[in-house]
Amino acid sequence: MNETAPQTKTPKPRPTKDRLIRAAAHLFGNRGYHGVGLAEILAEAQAPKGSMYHHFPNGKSDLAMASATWASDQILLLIAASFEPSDSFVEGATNLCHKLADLFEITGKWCGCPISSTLFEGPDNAEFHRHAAHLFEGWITEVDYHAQRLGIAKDKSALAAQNFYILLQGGWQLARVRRDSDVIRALPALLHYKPTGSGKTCHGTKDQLGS
Amino acid sequence: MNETAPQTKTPKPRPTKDRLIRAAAHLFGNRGYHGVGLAEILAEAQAPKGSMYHHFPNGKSDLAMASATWASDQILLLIAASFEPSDSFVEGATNLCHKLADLFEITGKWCGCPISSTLFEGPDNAEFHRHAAHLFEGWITEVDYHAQRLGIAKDKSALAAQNFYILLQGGWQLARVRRDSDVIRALPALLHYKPTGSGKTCHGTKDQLGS
DNA sequence: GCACATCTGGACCAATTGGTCTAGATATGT
DNA sequence: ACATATCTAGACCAATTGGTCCAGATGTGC
Repeated sequence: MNETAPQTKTPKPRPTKDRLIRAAAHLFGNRGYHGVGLAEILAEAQAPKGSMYHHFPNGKSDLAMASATWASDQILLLIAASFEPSDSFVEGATNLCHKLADLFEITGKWCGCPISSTLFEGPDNAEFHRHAAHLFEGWITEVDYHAQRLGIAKDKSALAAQNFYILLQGGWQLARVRRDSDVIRALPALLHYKPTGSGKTCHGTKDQLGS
Repeated sequence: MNETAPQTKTPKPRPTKDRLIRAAAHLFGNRGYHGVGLAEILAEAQAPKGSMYHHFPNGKSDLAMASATWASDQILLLIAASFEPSDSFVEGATNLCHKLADLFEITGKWCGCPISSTLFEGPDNAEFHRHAAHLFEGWITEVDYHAQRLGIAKDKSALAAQNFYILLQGGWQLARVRRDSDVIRALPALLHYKPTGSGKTCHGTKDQLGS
C-alpha cells in the first residue's frame, strides 16, 4: 500500500541501524541519555535487542555516540543550507535561526540540543566529553568557514562563529524554556545588539542584514 | 574531634534536609536528574533513605524541585552581589561573569546549569517545566531590575536582561565543553559585538560601557 | 517522669535497567 | 543447491532503580 509498510517486501525500507540511530537521537534529545531506556529506543525503532547489540556491540553508549554524530551532521547540513545561498554572514545566520525555529514549530517538539543532551548528561566518561567537544567544534568550524567566505576578516571570523554558537545554544535553551520560537528568530538581532540604546543601530552602512 | 563530626553532639551541624538539597543540587548539576540515583545522593548527604522520604514525601522529584530552587537562589545571590556594587549594567554583567568563571576554576567542577540539568533532563513532567521556567524568569527579572536601576531605558532593559541570559547560558555551555572559563570571561564583550567588522564600534555616543 | 511529634536507620520490594547469549531467519556468493 | 556471513528475535540475567514501611532513636513540652 503506502510506502511506509515494510512488511516482507522491500528488504530495506530503512536499515535497522538507521532506525536505531534516529530513534535514539530523537529520544535522547528530549530526555537525555539516562532518561531513556533501551526498551523505549527499541520500541520506537521497532528493533529487537539482538539487532542493536549486533550493530552497536558496546550497547547504549555506542548508540549514543552514533546518534550524536548523526544529529550533529544534520545540524551541519542545516548550517550549510543556510549560509551557502546567502550573501552575508548575518543573512546566513538569520536563515539558520529561521530554519531552526520553523523546525520547532512544525514538529512541535521542543527538544534540546541533541549533542549535549546525549553526551553531556551521559556518563561523565571522557570519551563522551571529547566526542561532544569535537562535534561542537565542527559546528563552529563550519560557521567560521562561511564567515570567511562571506567577507568577515580572518582574524574575526572565528570569534564571530563562536559568538553565534553561544547565541544559538543560549537562545535554543531559552526558546525551549518558553516554548517560544521567536526567541530564536530574534537571535540575529543580537549579533549587533548594544545595551546602551541609541535607537538606530550603527547608523552607518548596511545596518541590518548587511550584505 | 574536628567540627565536621556530628556524632551525638551538635544536634544540627547542618540539618539533614539541607544536606540532601545540597548533595542533590551538586550531583544533578553534574549528571542530570536521571543520571544520579538516590543511593548516590544519600551517600553524599550521609542520610538514610528514611530521612529523605520524611523531608520529601514525593521522593526524588520533590528533592529535585527543592534543590533546583536552592541552586537558583544561589545564582540570584550571585547576580545581586555582582550588580549591586556596580555603576553600569555592563560592569555588573562583567562582575557576574568573572565570579562565575572564578567559581569554575576554583572548584574545578564543570557542572552544568543546575536548573536545566535537574528539571529539563528530568521527567518531561509539566510541573518540572513550569518550575524551571519560573526560576529562569526569576533570573531575568532580577537582571532586568538591575538594568533599570543602572540606567537602561525601561523599554530596553527586559531585552538586555534576556540577551544577557542567553549569552550566559550559551557561554556556560561552551565553557563546559572546552573546560575553559575564559569563554565566560569574554562574554561581556559580546554585549556589543558586531560581526560586520568596522574596527571602532558604533562611533556614536558612549559606545562602550554606557551608563 | 511521661507523652508527644519529629526524625532516623535500614530491611524489604516490585519494576526496570543495561547487557548476554544463542537458535534461527535471511541474504549473498558460487 | 549449498555454504557463509549477516542480521533478527527474544528468553534470560544480575544489578540497580525509586519507593514503602516501621521499629526505634531522638528530641520537646509538660
